[in-house]
This record gives sequence, structure tokens and C-alpha cells, in this order.
Amino acid sequence: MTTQGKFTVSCQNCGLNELCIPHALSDTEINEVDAIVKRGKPLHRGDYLYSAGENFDSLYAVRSGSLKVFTIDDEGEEQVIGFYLPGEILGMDAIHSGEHISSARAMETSSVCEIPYDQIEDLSSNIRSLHVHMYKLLSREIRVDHELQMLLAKKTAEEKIGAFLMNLSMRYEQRRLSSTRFRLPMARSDIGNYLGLAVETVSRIFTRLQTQGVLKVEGKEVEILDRRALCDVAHISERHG
Amino acid sequence: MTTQGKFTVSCQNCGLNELCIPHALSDTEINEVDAIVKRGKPLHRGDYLYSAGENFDSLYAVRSGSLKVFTIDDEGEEQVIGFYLPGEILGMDAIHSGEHISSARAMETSSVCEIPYDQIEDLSSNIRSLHVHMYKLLSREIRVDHELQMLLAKKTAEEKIGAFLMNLSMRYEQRRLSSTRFRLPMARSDIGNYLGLAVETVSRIFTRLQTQGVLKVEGKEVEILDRRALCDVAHISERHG
DNA sequence: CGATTTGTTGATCTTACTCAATAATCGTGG
DNA sequence: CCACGATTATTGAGTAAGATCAACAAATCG
Repeated sequence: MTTQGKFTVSCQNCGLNELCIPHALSDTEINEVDAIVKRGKPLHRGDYLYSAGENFDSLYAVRSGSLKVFTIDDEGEEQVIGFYLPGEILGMDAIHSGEHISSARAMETSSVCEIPYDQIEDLSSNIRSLHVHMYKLLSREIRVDHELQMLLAKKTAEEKIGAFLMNLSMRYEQRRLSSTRFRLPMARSDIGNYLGLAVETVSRIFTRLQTQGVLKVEGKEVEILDRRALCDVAHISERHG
Repeated sequence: MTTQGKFTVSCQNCGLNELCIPHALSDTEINEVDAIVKRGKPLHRGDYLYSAGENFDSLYAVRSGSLKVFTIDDEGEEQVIGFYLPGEILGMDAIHSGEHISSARAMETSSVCEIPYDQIEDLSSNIRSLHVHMYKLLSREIRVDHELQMLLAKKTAEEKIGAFLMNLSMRYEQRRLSSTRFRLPMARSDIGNYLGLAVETVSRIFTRLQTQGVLKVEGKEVEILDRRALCDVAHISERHG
């Protein structure tokens, strides 16, 4: 196991960057964190990373690909809770009960790093900056969820889709990927489910935004042609990331 | 400053119970936590506990009354994010940035305990069980938010209101208050805002559920007459807490 | 390459929103 | 304590947005 240099290389787009780098751990501390991470768990489209009801052992950082997190409601219907992109961390909702309440599936070929939770607890007892950072990580998830709540409480379907696309755009931008051209890893039905809209409505709004020259949509490929207009549709201000 | 006995008395219905008791801290440790808590910050209806943009210094545990947390969106519209009842903890979304992104206002005469965050950080460096417990507390907020997302993605207004009422009912039950008769501390407009419904719709659904004999509604007083039926309306299974 | 899943488009119907009027409740000061 | 205005809640009528149903097109996969 090695130093910060190799660490950043080995997990460049991975949530571990967030877990470690921003808090300026010492090389020794980086190594300690590095040592507990299991690299490169590969997943194929449709594979479960974990399922509701299973014991919670680890957090996962997405390295590549993307996953959806969902629960099954009392009618047996899937309810999508969120989509996770490279660099984002899954599983934090399970810490409280020690049991997964949601399931996570890969939406495409993906790879994740596994971070055993008991070892995070141990390590963060000793490294103060790590447990302070863990608080921030958890807090950010809460914040992200609150932003999503605002999105879901939005009135029209157009607003929801607009805000959803802007949200994805900003997340890709943070990951140093194009914020104007990207691939939607999820099915239309997942988007609809997530936003509380019928699939047909999602499809129609995409078509409409394309007709208006706001977007270019080709299957799962999306290009934001007029960012300003998309913000207007979403009723959000241009600078929001 | 005293021992667990006094502690539980001084803050019986307060979030500090959650902060301390469940993890079986030693008396000495309880005292340490006890010492950093500022008791009884009183609030009148409409008072702000904190506002978006302010520096984040403390978490707050509701002792009595109730508060709403909300943001102002880019059109200047209030967007309600959540309602906080006695025993619940506010402010966790601000840890990440060190700045409040939402505002909190008392919906009625309320009192809260203030828990300075830097002292939590200090203390949880030394008391392992405290930082483990903080993870759980933050994780639970994430989980609660995910449950809310599911509620908001529900299709019909009736489902949303039904699930909302069941959610309140269960929260009151956890606080050893009646789960079938309680007072809605928030205005109809807040409920509508929170659930993404027009005020009129909220009102109509209440009336309809009353006509169907599911509820008895008298202004802000609500009685759940048929819990089973309300679960059906909400499309949730009877045991869900 | 055919079968199956996923996405688009159209027509119709339902739900919840909007606008408007009225009723009840709350808070304040006489 | 009651009267006042102001806010909050209810109810009704008309409308618009999105759901549903249904057919078809495109993409994906073995």
C-alpha cells in the first residue's frame, strides 16, 4: 500500500477522493484508509450491489458506471430513490439500523469500491479529521436529499424534468465530465418512477423540449442546447451548483 | 451537573434522549454531553431558529412545540422541507457546508435545546460510542428523507395525505403521544406546500376522508377513526413503524 | 435475425389546479 | 370579554395537466 500519489491514481473518479483528499490527511493516514478499501467490485447491468433486508457491512463508492437505489413498496412496486454516479457513495441510509432498507442495482456495467463500515468506525476513532469528514459526508447526503425533495414537490412535469436534467448536468460537471452532453444511464421508466410521472409524460416532455430547441435527445444521449432556457423551465437560477 | 437520572428528567421528550441514552454512555460521559447542551431556548410562533445563509454553529433538539424547515426557491416561494416534532433534531443538513441552507421557524410556542456542533466534534473524538451514535443519527435522517421521497413520488393526492397522516401518527406514537388523536401544528398551506398539492386539494381530501369515516377533522385537531382504512388510502401496510 | 423490452405518439378521461366566494379561526386592541 | 380585521380553511365551478389505454417504432439481446 502506498501514498497519496498512488491513491489518487488508483481511485481517481471514485468517492474515495471525497472520503480522503479534501481533508488533507497525512500520508500515513491516507495509507490507513487506503488499506481498508476493497477495490474494484465489478457489476454487470442488473446486478444487485445489495438488497433490502440484507445486513449492512459496507459503504460503497462508485468508481465507474452508475447504480440505482430503490425500495419495493407494499404493493410490490419498485420505487426509485436515487441514481448514483461515479464518485458518489451509497449505503449511508443503512448505518442506523444495520440493515439495508433499500436495494442497489447497476444500471450498466459498473465498478465500485467497498469500504467496510466497522473499519471506518475504528479508523475514525483514531483519526479525528476522518470522523469530522464522515459527518460532512453524511450531512451532504441529507442536503442532497432535501434538494431532491424540493424537486419532487415542484408542480409541473416540465419543471421536474428540467430540474432533474440540470441536477445531472451539475453532477457530471463536478466529476469533470461534460455538463452539456451526457448519456442518461437510466431507463425512461426509472426517470418517471423517480419523479412521480408516467413514462409517457417523460417521453413527451423530452420531445417538447427538443422541439423548443432546449435539448437534443437521441435515445439515452442528451445534449443541453440552451442551458438558460432549461433553467427557466426548471425554475432555477442559472448558477446553482 | 448531574447523572443520567436528572438528565432524563430535564430533557424527557427531547432529542437528547436519542443523542445519549440509547448508547448506554457511562454516567461520566452523560455528564460530559450534558455539560455542552444549552437548555430551553424558547420560541414563539413565527420565530426563526435559524435562517438560510447564517453560519452553522449548533444542532437543535426540539423539546416542545414544533418547527418547520424550509427554503426559499429562486422565485421567492417558500418550499417546506420538513416538520420537526419534540425529540427530533434539526440542522444536520448544514454540517457539510458550515452554513445553513434552509431556515427553521416555530409553528407554535416551542422550546429547543442547543448543542454546539464544535463541542460535539470534540466530545465525539474522545467518546467512541458518541461518534458511532452520531453516524446513526445522521444516517437515520437520510433514511427518513428517503421515506419522504417515496411519499412525495406517490401518485394521488389521497395517497400523499394518507401517508403523511400515518407518518405523523407513527411519530407521535414513538413520542408516547396518542397515535390516533393529535393536533396538526402546521397550516393547510404548509401541508400542501410540503406534499406538492394545492391548499384546496388538501382541504377537500380531509373532507372526503371525513365523509368516508376514516378521519374526524376539526380544524387542526385530527382523529384517526379507521387506521386500517387510512393505511389502505396511503397504500402502506398496517405495520410500518 | 427474430423476440422482447424500451420508447414514442395519439386519443380520451380523470385528477387536481385555478379562480372565486364564503365561512371559520386567530390575534389584537378597545 | 367581545368586536374587529386579517389570516386561514372550506366549498363550488370550470379548466388544464397529466394518467391511462392503445398502437406503433426503435433499440437491445440472446
